[in-house]
Amino acid sequence: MPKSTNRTSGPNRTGITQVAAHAGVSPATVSNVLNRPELVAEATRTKVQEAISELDYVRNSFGSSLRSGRSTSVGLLVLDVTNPFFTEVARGIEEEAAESGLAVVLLNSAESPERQRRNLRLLAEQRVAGAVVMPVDNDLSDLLWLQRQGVHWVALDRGDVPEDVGSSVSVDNREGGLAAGQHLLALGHRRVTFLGGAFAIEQVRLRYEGLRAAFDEAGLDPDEHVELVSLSQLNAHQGERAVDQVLLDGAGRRTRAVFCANDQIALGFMKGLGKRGLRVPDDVSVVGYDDLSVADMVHPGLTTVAQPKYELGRAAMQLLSAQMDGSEQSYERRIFRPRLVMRDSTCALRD
Amino acid sequence: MPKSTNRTSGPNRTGITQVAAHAGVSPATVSNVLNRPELVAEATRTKVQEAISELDYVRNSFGSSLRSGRSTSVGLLVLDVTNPFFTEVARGIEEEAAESGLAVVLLNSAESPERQRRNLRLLAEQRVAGAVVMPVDNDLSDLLWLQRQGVHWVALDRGDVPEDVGSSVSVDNREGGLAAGQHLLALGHRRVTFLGGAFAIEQVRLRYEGLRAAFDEAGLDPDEHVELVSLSQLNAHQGERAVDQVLLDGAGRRTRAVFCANDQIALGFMKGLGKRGLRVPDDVSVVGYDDLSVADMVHPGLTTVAQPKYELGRAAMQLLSAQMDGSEQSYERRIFRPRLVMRDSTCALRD
DNA sequence: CCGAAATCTTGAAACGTCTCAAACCGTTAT
DNA sequence: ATAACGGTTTGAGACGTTTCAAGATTTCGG
Repeated sequence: MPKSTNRTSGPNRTGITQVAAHAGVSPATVSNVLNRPELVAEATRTKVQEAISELDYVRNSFGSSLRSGRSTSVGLLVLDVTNPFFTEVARGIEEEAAESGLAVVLLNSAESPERQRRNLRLLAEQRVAGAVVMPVDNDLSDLLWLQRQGVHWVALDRGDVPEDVGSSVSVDNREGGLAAGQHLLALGHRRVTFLGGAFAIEQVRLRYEGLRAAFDEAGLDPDEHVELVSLSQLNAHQGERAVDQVLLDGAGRRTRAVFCANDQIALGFMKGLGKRGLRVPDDVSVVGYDDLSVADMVHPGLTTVAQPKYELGRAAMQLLSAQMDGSEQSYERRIFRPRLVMRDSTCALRD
Repeated sequence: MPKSTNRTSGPNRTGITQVAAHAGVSPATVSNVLNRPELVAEATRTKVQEAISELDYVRNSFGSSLRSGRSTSVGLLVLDVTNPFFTEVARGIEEEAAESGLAVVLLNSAESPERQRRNLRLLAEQRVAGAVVMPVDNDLSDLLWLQRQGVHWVALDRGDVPEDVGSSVSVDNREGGLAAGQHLLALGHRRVTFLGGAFAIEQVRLRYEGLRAAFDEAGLDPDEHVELVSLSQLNAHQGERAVDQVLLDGAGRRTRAVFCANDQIALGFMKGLGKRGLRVPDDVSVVGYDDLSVADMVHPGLTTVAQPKYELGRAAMQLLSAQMDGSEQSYERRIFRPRLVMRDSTCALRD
């Protein structure tokens, strides 16, 4: 026995028809007032609008979308809702979407290909107008399927989507690594350890390559001056655990500069150093990656490579909108430049 | 001239009807296979299922929801997509929703009542089955409007929703403050500063009250032993700026213990101490609130009051489901208990 | 004051699915 | 042989909106 407040199930919930009756016009006119008010005479328009607010009418998007074929929501498929990097991106997307009156359907693939697949299917069922997705891997077949279903998409944080297949928005990870390397070189460091070599992740590999490139450009052989320490997972805990392994390089020399694959590792590493009584940056310089908001909350402030996260989200949504509006498909690959943010976790090498 | 890949606009996109034709049955049967397979004879069922996969059919949720009156998505209205507290909650909600095959529509009210209002309206238009909302203020009228529109909701992080009006899920902030206070008292501290008195925010006021209650219970007059420092905003920057103001209490004595309204303030405060060469916990003990993941990444590890964020999200979604399924409206108020996590930012008072 | 043009309104047909009562069919009980 | 029955299938509306051709009304030049 449903309570009377639940109007969903009521037999004649107020719809366009009720409004029309109340205003003494036809349903078509009400629809026009809602969608193309300029077609309706001033007098009728206000009459209808009054009826709308009197009856507290709310458009039913199901009927609307079904008939018009236009959806009013877009999907956002992230790898990990919890990751601060993504949330900042999400803010950009949400904001841009809100401006177009679009609702964002949030789905989490939790790094799992099956979940990604299931979620993309859900988006297809929901007939979203488009989707911003951070793919779990290089396999684009699911995305192509989505495309065949008539759903536009933009890949986020993956620079390797062929430009004739789809749009993508990303940040140049190699350049980020380069910037970090150059910074440390400028401070006089000649040996740097890269902490976080999980090269299954494209982004991380590129950061490492950028670091090496910096040494190359400076006329120093990377194989000799860049040490690599691998981590099973890219989190703070692993970063902390690695301290002893990192502190002496292959030749038994004391490590004075570390470039971490992300900020979380860097924080963990700094914590480990702190526990051992070592000081940052005096004993060891540390550079992170991402510029999470906490990078600026800790002491010492973490020098790190910032990604324009918010902009990334906005851009993705803009590309998506363009694709949704335009009758002509035109894909675009937008690559942002990272930016080194200097704080207090790095200093000139002196002994 | 739309490209042929866009099947949305095609005149006869594959629907239930095409599948039916292909399988040599009626549309009604296909619908049954999809929704009540047990009604359909084995042979027919497989025949239909083959047709479905051959044609790569995907259900159109607009048609489905329009006819059945059932929606397959729920709304999630947060105060700030960026806040790590909310993202953890979001994960709980997303996960619970995914298990029921529901999609989560994410909206951000960015602490603005107007945006909350606009977003609730959007949810009503989308005819979501229900919504989890973190209200921006005490004004429930928008939520009541939503209810009248037939959308169920659960309030999150607000314990003050009357139980005959709607369900709510929250954490007992007073108890959290109490726990923090008891912890500091047990360590021998007799004077504590509460940093972050923005009492417009209910949650913060309760934490402060809890702290005072701890002193009261210990037979110490709160007015005399608890100092209050107000902040214009509850972020790290304000926390750092407040250091000098906090360091000496009203009577010119050195402050030895600080309880911060949230972890971000605590981190900023610790940073400020670090810059002045003061050590945590030796010079000042610091307690935070929230147990953000970074609390365990910094050095020293931050002692803080943890909220069961993930559980909070799950519980909210469960209550919502119950409300959506049950024909009988029954509201519930679920209050979780916070938990003090002891790390290394607090220690016994010694001089 | 006429007719045509411009402006406004509307009837009726979709959109894709679900639902329900009715139809169908092969069995079994009478 | 007939009736009744359980198990399957289906025809024919809805659901609430948009759309578009066509109808109704007003405006305006001549």
